[in-house]
Amino acid sequence: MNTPPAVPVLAPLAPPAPRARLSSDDRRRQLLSHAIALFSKHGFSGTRTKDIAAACGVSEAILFRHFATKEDLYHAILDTHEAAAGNDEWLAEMQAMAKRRDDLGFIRCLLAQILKSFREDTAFHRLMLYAALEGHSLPGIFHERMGSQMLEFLRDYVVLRQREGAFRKGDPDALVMLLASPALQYATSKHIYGMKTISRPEKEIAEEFAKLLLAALHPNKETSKKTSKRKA
Amino acid sequence: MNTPPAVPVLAPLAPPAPRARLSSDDRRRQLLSHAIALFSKHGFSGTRTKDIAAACGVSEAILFRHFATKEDLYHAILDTHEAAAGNDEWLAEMQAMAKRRDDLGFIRCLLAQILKSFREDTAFHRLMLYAALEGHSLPGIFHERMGSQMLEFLRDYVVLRQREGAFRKGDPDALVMLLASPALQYATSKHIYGMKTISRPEKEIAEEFAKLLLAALHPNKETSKKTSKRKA
DNA sequence: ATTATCTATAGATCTATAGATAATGC
DNA sequence: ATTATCTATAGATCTATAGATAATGC
Repeated sequence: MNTPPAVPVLAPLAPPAPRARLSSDDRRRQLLSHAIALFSKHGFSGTRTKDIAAACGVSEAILFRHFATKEDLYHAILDTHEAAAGNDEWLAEMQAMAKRRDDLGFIRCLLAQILKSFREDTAFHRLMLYAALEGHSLPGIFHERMGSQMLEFLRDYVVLRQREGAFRKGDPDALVMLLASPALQYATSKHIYGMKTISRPEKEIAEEFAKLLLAALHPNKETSKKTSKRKA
Repeated sequence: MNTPPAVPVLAPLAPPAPRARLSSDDRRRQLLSHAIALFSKHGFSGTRTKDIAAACGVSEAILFRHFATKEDLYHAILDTHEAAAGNDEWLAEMQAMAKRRDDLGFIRCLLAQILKSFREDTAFHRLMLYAALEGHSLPGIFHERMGSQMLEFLRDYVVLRQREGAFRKGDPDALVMLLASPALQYATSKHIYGMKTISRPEKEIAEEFAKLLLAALHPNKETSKKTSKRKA
């Protein structure tokens, strides 16, 4: 039996990565990144600053050097996080579908984007849900920033297609919610709550939803006998 | 401007009430009741045992006399809380609709129940969402207890109506999710996240959804020209 | 006599800061 | 020289308990 040095003076073998001095910006980014991961898992009050620092391999003092308070860190996440990853691309695709009046393609594209977003950016959506429940302002701003843009776009298309007689009459906001809700519900159950939902692959589910939604929106010949008393 | 007592408290909610020695059972009930309110507002880790005790006007020691740990209190909420308020009544109504093959009535009844549940038992649903996010077992058990019963019932009706040719073919689980999701999404946005959603009254929204969903489910004459290759 | 309740406090944990230290850039 | 980092710790807060006190039931 030998005696291993309890305190290595200059450890040639560094098991717990001894030094990794990052630039201020890089460290800040790293802190934000791990903070997002932890806040999304445990919520604001369920996350300890100690754990965030530990995830980055630094002391808490470092964290508080970059963010004066835990709240500041939380708000910084909002300002930083761009959930709009590949959003422009998607919006362009949607606009192309709209221009061709390809309703099925339009719906498919919408559903695919929702599912993709929850699948690939689960942490972000968990963060939003926590923030909404905890009453923080993130989801409000999120919806103003990128959500309302998308909602407005959807609404405009629905109104357009209603005017053209291709979509059933009714509150456009209700139609928009109908379009988005099955995918949102499915994605939330599966990716956020980790429920064992429908076992079939996402693509098939989306396709089912798309066909059903199209049927819901297309004016049915028989049920349109009574012109509703809606005001112009 | 808060205090929505989802479960009626026995004590007349008197903050500066000097003495109010309750029986063990009554105090326990009161603690559970206020705990539900607070956990539903702030989540498990966002709620302090001190605040629960204070809401009941007693010291923390009393709380820990009734529940050994904070976790125990949280689990006790699960065992206690019956979200099935007026659930049997509703199920009976649904079965009556089913017997008459009143699809529109069936859907209306479903949507009304979902909206009512979120409107009247907001705290419970917030609790479920928090628990799901925080990874506690409550929502799992909840779904096993009353959720799956309802889901099974819905699924059975969908399958039945598909066999009768009244509902479009396709994955029954997808149809069930389609039926429930707009109301769930709407109710969650409005009652849980407090968003300013569609401004019109709930009843009108529900009616819009019902009509649209019925259209989605009824097999369309024109689009059913190609018999799908689904196995029997 | 029983028991619901309180006061007081232990022990752990959590956010945040002060002051020292060591790696980097010039 | 600058600054990213650490150690150590203050001060607050939070869960939980011990022991004393007072209201109730018999």
